[in-house]
Amino acid sequence: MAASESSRKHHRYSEVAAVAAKTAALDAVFQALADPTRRRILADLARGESSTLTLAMPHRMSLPAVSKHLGVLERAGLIERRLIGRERRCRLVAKPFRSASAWLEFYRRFWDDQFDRLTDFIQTTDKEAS
Amino acid sequence: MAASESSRKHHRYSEVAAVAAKTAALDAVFQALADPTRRRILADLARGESSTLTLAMPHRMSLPAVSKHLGVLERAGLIERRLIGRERRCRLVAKPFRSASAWLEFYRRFWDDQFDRLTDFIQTTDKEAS
DNA sequence: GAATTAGTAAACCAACTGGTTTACCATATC
DNA sequence: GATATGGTAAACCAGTTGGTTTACTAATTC
Repeated sequence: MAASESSRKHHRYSEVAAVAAKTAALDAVFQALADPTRRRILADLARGESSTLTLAMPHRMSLPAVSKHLGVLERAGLIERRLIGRERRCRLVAKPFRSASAWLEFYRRFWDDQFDRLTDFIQTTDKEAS
Repeated sequence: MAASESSRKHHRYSEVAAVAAKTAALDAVFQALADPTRRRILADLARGESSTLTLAMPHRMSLPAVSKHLGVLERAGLIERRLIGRERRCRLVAKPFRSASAWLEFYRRFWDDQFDRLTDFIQTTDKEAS
């Protein structure tokens, strides 16, 4: 096998691996965002760094439950944590938000312009109603 | 109870209900997006309307499995379906994409400017490395 | 009208999720 | 150094998810 061929193959493999990695990352991010408790935690962290206990306060569930949610957010890369004394301080990490946003952005054309089927429907309905 | 008070109370209740509805809708949308098979289906639908069988072709799984994925997407409001003969034609619906994008948009400030902690970290690391 | 096509429905399964409680470990305070 | 604080770990549980197969229906084609 020629070196160029091998390298091409390797390149292709890397691409597949990279896409797979991105795909898995998106899985984790969207999965993490699909829970209201976790979205609330992120909203609270948007106001500044915070500890497990502080983040747990608004939620009517046990501390271990919130701790697990933080684990999910961390595994999705949406937060970072560091120990400060016996406290575990959390903060937002921007990158996965950016990735998710970029993915959604692709579908923007469906509501930016004439491709928006819902708008078509509403306009039709309005005409019929008036 | 005064009418204004009652109406205010009702208004407050409506707000809570509305937020709850939006929250549940976001749950469903992010949950639906958290699967690579479903994201691929959406990508295919972005190129135009398509039927269950056609959408199933790229996937190495049974037809009922794909049919279920379409059910998830429909329940999340991301697609609409209509019968054409014995075919079930699917198409994208823009609104939920818009909602999800709007939600993520709130976190944009974390990568638009100095709030991006990851950038800070990378810059620090680069300085240390050089 | 018989056979093929385009699906959905239902039953089943293993793995994962989101919660619980109980037990534990560091760190901080008295 | 005993006690209180801020958590995590582990075991457990019910419900959901993502897949399967088998069975069925309705529309189309021969």
